[in-house]
Amino acid sequence: MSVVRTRFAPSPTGYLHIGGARTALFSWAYARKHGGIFILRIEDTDVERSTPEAVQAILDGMSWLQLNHDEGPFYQMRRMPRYREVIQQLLASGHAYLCYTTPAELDEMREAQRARGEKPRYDGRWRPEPGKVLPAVPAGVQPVVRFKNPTEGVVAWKDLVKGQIEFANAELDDLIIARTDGTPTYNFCVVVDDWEMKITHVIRGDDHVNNTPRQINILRALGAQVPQYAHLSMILGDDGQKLSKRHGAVSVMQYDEDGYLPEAVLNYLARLGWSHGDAEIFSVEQFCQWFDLDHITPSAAQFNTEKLNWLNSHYLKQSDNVRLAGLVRPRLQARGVTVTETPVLESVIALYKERVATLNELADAAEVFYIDLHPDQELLKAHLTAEAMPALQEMLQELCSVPWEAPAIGALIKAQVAKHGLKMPKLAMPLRVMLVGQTQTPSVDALVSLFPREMALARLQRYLG
RNA sequence: GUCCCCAUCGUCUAGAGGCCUAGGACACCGCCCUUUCACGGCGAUAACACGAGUUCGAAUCUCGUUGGGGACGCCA
Repeated sequence: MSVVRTRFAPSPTGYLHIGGARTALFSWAYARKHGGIFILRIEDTDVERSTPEAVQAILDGMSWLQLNHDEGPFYQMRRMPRYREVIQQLLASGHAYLCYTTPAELDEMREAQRARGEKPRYDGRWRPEPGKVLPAVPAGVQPVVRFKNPTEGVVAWKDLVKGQIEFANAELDDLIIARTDGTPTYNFCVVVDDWEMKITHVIRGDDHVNNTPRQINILRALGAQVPQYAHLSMILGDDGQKLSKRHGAVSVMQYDEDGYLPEAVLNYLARLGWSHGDAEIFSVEQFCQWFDLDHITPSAAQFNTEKLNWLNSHYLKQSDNVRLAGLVRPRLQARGVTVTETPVLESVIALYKERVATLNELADAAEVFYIDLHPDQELLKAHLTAEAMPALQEMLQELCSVPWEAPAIGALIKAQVAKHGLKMPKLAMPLRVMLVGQTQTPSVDALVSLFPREMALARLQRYLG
């Protein structure tokens, strides 16, 4: 058994979207699982639409997810000489031929076919056959090269995800493998590359199912070994619609921006279309050990942000405070918030990471500790009641000398509650509002102790002094 | 239109003929915990698209219907 070699072959015409990321993840994991090689190949033969920015965006996305390749990135544009060589080889062996049909003629042909209710396809007018007289070569027309596809029989393969798939050769027309300017087309480059890069398992989106029989035919014409294919179904948006730019967060880097941890995104993506019994939460290492093609669902999957949120909050809770602080700090800086020595950001995070779903929510929670806070007037009015004022003012005095730690502060608050015959919220709520401008916070003693004493007193004195 | 693919709770899925009066997870609802809101714990509701067959027995196999998706480029 040869070494497993998989590849991820995006075309750099945009960012790495969530579907591409999952394809990359599965290809990568399959190689890891089998101790194989994962190759990154950039399919940039569409000069019009490919951009260096998109290449970078894909690289960035891959590296954020830590989907590291073992070979490449290979750029198809740099392999042009080799493609031309193989095209010549196919021409020489009679597996390909020149076609002088112009784009305008093709349009006309297809339109007529559609009008007749037929499948639009090249009619083979320049295809050489024994005894067939070809049209006269028109002057001034540069030819394309077409692959001479078999006309009879079927092309079949056992798809590792979808099972047996068959296409009648009669359904396939002679596709263009080189344009008038001599540049090779997608289906041809893929074949040459998969062949020469010795790809054993082609794992890709199922929008390529229709290309597969054509590619197999070319592979055969070349005398190349046909790899195994695994076609992954597509990922639908949260609304069940096809993923498109309208859905907003389609770039994986958007998830970074939105405050998701890469391990949460990876875990989520792994479970989208693949399963391992009841396992829901698992590490990348565990995933690589478990991953197989047998448990991939052949049907399309709808993206569910709520489940991603759940996973993200799980990983947030598990994460080290220092790491999280390193991720939250730049987010606060981006908002123009300067994170001071105190309150200690790591401590704020330790308290709040249990309650949020994203890093951005964590930043929201942390922000109020570092800004010049102006609580809402209505909130202040509602909670700084005449009933509570005496107790609050008394408490302010005692806070000047109480040992500065949550249990002592908590005891102090409880004592005041008892002494003044109040209910806990009567004191806790105004404290919350004065300290952070919110009524929903962690336990109030922990909240108070997060601040340096002087800072807490200052925030309280503005309303009690 | 033609070809190809798909079809289990709202969503992601388990399920490879009897283990299924269909399991897990997210979400939703309820209860508990509680110093507010969360977290956490417990519990409930909720699905095999439809119709024929094969079989002692079908969510699982076959065929058909319906519905959805994809492909039909000198794009990838």
